[in-house]
Amino acid sequence: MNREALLPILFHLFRQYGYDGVSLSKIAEETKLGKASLYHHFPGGKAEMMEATLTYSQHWFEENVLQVLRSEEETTYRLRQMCDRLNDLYDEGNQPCLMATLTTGIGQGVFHHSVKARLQTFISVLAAVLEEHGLPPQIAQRRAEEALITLQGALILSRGLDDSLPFQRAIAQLPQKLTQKTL
Amino acid sequence: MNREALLPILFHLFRQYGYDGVSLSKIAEETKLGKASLYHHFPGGKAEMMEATLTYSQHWFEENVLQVLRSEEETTYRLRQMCDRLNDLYDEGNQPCLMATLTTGIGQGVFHHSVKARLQTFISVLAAVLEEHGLPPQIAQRRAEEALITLQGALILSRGLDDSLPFQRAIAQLPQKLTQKTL
DNA sequence: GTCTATAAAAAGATAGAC
DNA sequence: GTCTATCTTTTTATAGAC
Repeated sequence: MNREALLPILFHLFRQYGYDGVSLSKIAEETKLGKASLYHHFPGGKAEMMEATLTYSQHWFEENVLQVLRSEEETTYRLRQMCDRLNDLYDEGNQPCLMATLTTGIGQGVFHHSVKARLQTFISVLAAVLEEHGLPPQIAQRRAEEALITLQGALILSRGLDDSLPFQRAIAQLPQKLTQKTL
Repeated sequence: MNREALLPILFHLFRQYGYDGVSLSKIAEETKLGKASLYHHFPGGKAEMMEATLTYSQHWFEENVLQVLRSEEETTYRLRQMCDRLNDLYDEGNQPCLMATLTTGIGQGVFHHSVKARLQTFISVLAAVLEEHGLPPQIAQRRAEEALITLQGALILSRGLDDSLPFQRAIAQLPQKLTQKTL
């Protein structure tokens, strides 16, 4: 077992239960490792596990969502691709967003900077695509923000209602909502 | 000091840090009571404190948000009133939603039923107002869901970006978005 | 109703053998 | 690289005095 193989498990636990909701015992149980083994891979303990998980999640996001948005394809195609990747990331609305999870709890203060940077990057890259599509810069920025609001809100609602349909509807409508001419 | 006076403090702590993120030491510190005193008011410990907080929050929501939605005023007036109350509840986007906080962490399983019921009630009461306003039942239901998505998402984004403007924009647009004729 | 003191359990972390 | 065992700290919870 190596650090790389642990990250998907940590990612799953942290986004599901939050930083405070995950104990080392739970991680040990889930990874089938002893606590001491976990400290071998992450000498900094839980905080380092969370840091590593953030980096892991960021890489995935960069290489999947942001990369397609920055590609040379048609703008509408890129937006649909983005939605497909987000649909994977959130398992069709059945898995929460790590960024949203980290806006609450103790980790809030510690990891806030990473969360803020990630959100800002996403908005700005998405807005660039919308500009390229022909929207005025200010509108593009607002639309990008509204897209994040819709994604995050739909995830919360789907989770709260224990029903993935709200998220599925939201993401299905997203490409059209982003590019429509009327406000 | 009595139970009633403790509830606003508990409410503040729980929605800010989540169930797992709040320790009895923190509560003791914030309320300026000893731990033993807390157990005098809440023999069931932290779980009972959370239960009481949920009830407290529910009462506030019933007597403020739901009551104006069920009033005899004009539909558009009721919707604007709702937004005013929600603006108070979330302190213009500076305070998170307890329901959203409870969709994560350990308390997730325990308090999920309350959260689900609250969301469903809100959607259904709001949809009734939109029907009364003249929207077809199915559209009204979807619009109500979209309103919750927008509210929750805007709160997450405002918190993540550490900027209350996204929430303020979202809630300002909400009455119009809910009642507009075009999809 | 609040306190001090204390107990019991869990979480976080480390030492050292294999 | 993983384990058992142990330790420290924190958290939850209770007993009993005032």
